Amino acid sequence: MTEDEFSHDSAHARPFIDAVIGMRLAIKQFYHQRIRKSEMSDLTYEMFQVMVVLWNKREANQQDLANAVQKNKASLTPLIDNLCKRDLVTRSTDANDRRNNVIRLTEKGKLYERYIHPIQKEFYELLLSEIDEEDLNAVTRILNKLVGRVSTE
Amino acid sequence: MTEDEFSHDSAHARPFIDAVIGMRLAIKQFYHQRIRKSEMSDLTYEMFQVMVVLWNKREANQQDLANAVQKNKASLTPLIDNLCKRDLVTRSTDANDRRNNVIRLTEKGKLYERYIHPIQKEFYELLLSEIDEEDLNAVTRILNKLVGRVSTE
DNA sequence: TTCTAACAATTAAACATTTAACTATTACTG
DNA sequence: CAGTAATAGTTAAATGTTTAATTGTTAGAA
Repeated sequence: MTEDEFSHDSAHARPFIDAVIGMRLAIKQFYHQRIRKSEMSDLTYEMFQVMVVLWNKREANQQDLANAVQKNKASLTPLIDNLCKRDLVTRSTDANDRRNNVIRLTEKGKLYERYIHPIQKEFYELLLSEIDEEDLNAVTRILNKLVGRVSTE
Repeated sequence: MTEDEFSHDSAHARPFIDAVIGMRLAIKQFYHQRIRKSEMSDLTYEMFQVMVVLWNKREANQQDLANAVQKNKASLTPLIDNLCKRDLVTRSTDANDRRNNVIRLTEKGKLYERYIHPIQKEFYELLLSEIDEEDLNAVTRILNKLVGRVSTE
């Protein structure tokens, strides 16, 4: 194997990596644009991710939130600061375990939930306008499989 | 359709989105860990991405670099600042068009290229240890297809 | 019971990202 | 040629991310 072949071979993951990075960016930009044009326009995409978890679970500690949105605990502190500042959530110390904060939706935060469905529906239909559901599920499965493999290294 | 069914339906993209986010995070963490343990340990993953483009193209203007790594022009300014600070690249005004800067590798920057191949090779082999090459290429194609569709909206 | 280990959240420092506005430069139009 | 439009890069302000260290709290072991 010559040096050209070696370097060519080792770059075979590049198209895949670029595709993943591109997909994530496209998702973020899609949602960001829709959020900005909705009644939730004071939310960033990152805050929105946290809110989605809370709309589903109603309340959670910060560690669980961090896990759910796949972010670092330390990143959650300013994110939740900003959500509190916008009166969308409250943060209180968990009486049963004072290492934990409980994050809950405010009434304002609960109202925002109604704006999420049309955006999610639009996104999902956009995906299905391009590929069929079987392929979408297959890609999801394969990605999760790869995550599992890469994460253990 | 009841409200439960409506909200359930509109969240069908969620597993896919989570998988994409997880995959990107896994890629970043994989490379970051390997870079930190290599001779390139003064590089962040983001700087590494820029360097990869330069190792391939030898020199580029900032706009092309930004496009290649799928980042915002404004993000490139501090990134390249930091690469210059580490004496890995130089930045000079393009004599043919003074709106452009030309970014070039230094000798030190060129030396770093030798450390990239083992990492890329390891990552690629990791992927192929979990799925076959056909599936990897199929996922790549589908993601790029979806990016194209989502980006035009 | 005491001590150690583990855990949640925060902090500091460095790095990164986005938007909008700006400046200097170049291209294009009339 | 003059004026307008477009472009590359920078800046400011706000937001976000990571690592390591820290503090306070709880769990577990002896």
